[in-house]
Amino acid sequence: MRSAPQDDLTTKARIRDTAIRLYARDGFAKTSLRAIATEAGVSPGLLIHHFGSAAGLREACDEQVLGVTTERASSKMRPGGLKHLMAEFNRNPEGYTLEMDYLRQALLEGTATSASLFQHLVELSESVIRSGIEDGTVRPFTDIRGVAVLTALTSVGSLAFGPIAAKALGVEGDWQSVMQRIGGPGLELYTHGFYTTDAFLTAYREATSPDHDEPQEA
Amino acid sequence: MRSAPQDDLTTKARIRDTAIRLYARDGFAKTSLRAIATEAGVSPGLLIHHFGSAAGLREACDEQVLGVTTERASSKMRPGGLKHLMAEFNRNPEGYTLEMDYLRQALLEGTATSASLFQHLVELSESVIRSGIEDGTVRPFTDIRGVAVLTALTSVGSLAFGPIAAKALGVEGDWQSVMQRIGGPGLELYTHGFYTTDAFLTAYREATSPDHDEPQEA
DNA sequence: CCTTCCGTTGAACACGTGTTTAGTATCTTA
DNA sequence: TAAGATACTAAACACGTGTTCAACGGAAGG
Repeated sequence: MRSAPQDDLTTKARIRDTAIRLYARDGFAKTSLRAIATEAGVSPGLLIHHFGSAAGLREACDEQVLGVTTERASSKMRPGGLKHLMAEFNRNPEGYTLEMDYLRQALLEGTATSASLFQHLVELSESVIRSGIEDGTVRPFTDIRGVAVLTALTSVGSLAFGPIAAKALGVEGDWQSVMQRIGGPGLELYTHGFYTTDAFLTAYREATSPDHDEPQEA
Repeated sequence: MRSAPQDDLTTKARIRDTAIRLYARDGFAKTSLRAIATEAGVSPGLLIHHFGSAAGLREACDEQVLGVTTERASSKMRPGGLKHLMAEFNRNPEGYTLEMDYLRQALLEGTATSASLFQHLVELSESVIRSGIEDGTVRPFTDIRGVAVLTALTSVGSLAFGPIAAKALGVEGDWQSVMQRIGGPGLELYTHGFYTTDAFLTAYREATSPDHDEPQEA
């Protein structure tokens, strides 16, 4: 047996990396083994020999991308929470495009991987909200889980449909520019709200619990 | 030539409707002509005979779904704006699931259709925001287009990833239940905001325009 | 040196896809 | 009623896919 770390420059790793690149660029359904093999400069049979099957290759790519992403995220998260991560992302967005595009395609595909990914994002949002409520920077929402899911939906929506939104904004096709353009309005919305009145909210609350009148604040 | 309206009960229309159903349920890539033909009880060649090709069938389905959806939306929108539409949707969500699921798949597929769909949604959001600002119910945002794109992203995100979000919420798999669960938190967020302080917003504004200090309010 | 393993290739196979073609029944119309 | 168009089917075709298999080369090890 050879030592594991120096294995990462072999042909097998090169195949995996080209597969990740093509998957991230064109999606999983539209990327064939032959396309990957041609791009990597090897024969189609070699992919099967190294990864067993197309599903095995896909699994290896998932593991790689999720591995480096969660490792990066957790290492960057430890000191200063989410802000350091976002700051680092804003500093060099290009360093994360490959993994982000891959996750985007996985999300759009809608398999079990994307479900667990979303689940993790919701848990992360919920913990951020709870700690924010504790130190008083976040409003004490009645349905914390619901808010967490809503923010997670906004996040994955921006990731998944960033390229489409870019056209609507007139910026370049990258979703990074969309994120930067959306940041300001999002913060404004999250600070001051959208409506100027609470008429809609009270109307909604009255409509949803019509039988017994309950006080507005818990 | 026969009159157009009575054509809608022929085998051709039945094929189109089953295609829409299967496309909405399983997505476009995973739905073959043979599956549609079997489900409709006809031979595969008949689909080609009626629609010319698989792309032609897809086109007919797009036209049908977009047609009835925009017609419904505009007819329901005329009297009372968005609220009547949402109220009607809340009254019977099942009546819209087929078209919504179809649009969801089209969105996830990421073709030109979904781009124009998103574009329309952004325009709609922007007009709603502008009229809201005019009558004073919506905050006068500095970047209206950005807020419109953000809300549109939240909408399509909820539509596209509703089934996944349902699992995270523990409700049934339908995205309608997610919508109903998200409505309350969303309204709360849009009324009172997310943060209790404007510290993050001011910090962001100072960080994005570092060279010259500008007043906080325009 | 010989053998044995491992990475690698090229050709082939089985399968599912969209599409074509020939042929048959059914319906319309003069 | 006769003729012609139309609806429809069954079988086949061409193509792209994932996968298998026999073979070849070179490196490792006894």
